[in-house]
Amino acid sequence: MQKEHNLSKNQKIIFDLIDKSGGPMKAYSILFNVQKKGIKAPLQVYRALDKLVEIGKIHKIESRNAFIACQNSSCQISKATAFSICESCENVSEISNSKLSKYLSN
Amino acid sequence: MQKEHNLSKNQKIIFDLIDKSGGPMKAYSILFNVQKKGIKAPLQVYRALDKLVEIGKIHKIESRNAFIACQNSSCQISKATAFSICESCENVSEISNSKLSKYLSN
DNA sequence: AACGCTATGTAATAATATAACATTTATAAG
DNA sequence: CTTATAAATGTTATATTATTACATAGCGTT
Repeated sequence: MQKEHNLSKNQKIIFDLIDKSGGPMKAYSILFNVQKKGIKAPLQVYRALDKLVEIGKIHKIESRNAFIACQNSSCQISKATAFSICESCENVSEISNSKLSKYLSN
Repeated sequence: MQKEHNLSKNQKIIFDLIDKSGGPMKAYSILFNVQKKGIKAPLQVYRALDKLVEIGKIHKIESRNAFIACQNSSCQISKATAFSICESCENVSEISNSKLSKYLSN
C-alpha cells in the first residue's frame, strides 16, 4: 500500500511533462516548455522537481543534470537508484534490481 | 601492470591538491587554491580535471559536483564507481567492490 | 479568526561549466 | 635536427545550472 501524494498545480504540470516526454528532461528545458502554462521562473521548476524527487515520482540523473519519471512503481521509497545510459544513443533505462538497491543501502 | 601517466604541470598541481585534501573538492575551490601557482581560469582547472578523470586518477562525484582522488589502485580502468556519503557528516568513501562494478558493467 | 504549514510568485545573483580562439610545449617520424 | 602532429596551456567571454531572499496566497486545524 503506497502513500498517495496529491500533487499541487505546478508539480502536476511538471510531472506530466516529464512523464509524457518518455526520457530525461533538463530543468531549463522544462521551464521553456511550461512557460505557456504560467510557470515563468527557474525556482518554480526547481521547487516542483525537488518535491517530485522527494516523493519518488521522478529521479534526478546527476551525471546529466536531468530528471526522469520513475519507471518503477516499487521504488517510491528507494533512494538507491541506478541508470544505464547508452554512450552513443543516450538512451536511458532505470535499473530496477532489488539486490543492487539492498546492497547499496548497506 | 598499469600504464604510467606522466602528468603535465597543471594536472600534477591539481592532482596533488585533491589528493592531499583527503576528501572531495569542488572545481572553484580548487581554482582558488591554485591561483598562487599561476592557474587563473576555470577552464584550466576543468581541463586538468577532465584528464585526471579520464585516466582514473580521480573520480567525479556527480551528486556533489566534486572530485576526489581515487583510493583504489585497481580501478584505473573502471568506469563504474560508487560512493557512500554520510548524510550528516558528509564523509565520503569509495565503494571498491569488484562484484558491484562487474554487475553494473553488464 | 488565528495558527501553522505548504505552495506560489518574482527579482536578483551565485555556482558550475563550456565555447572560441591564440599560443606553446612535448612526442614522434623522416 | 627539423618537420609534423598531438597534447597542453593561456585568456576572454559566455552559457548553463541552481539558490538566496523576500513577499504573498491557499488550505487544513484548533
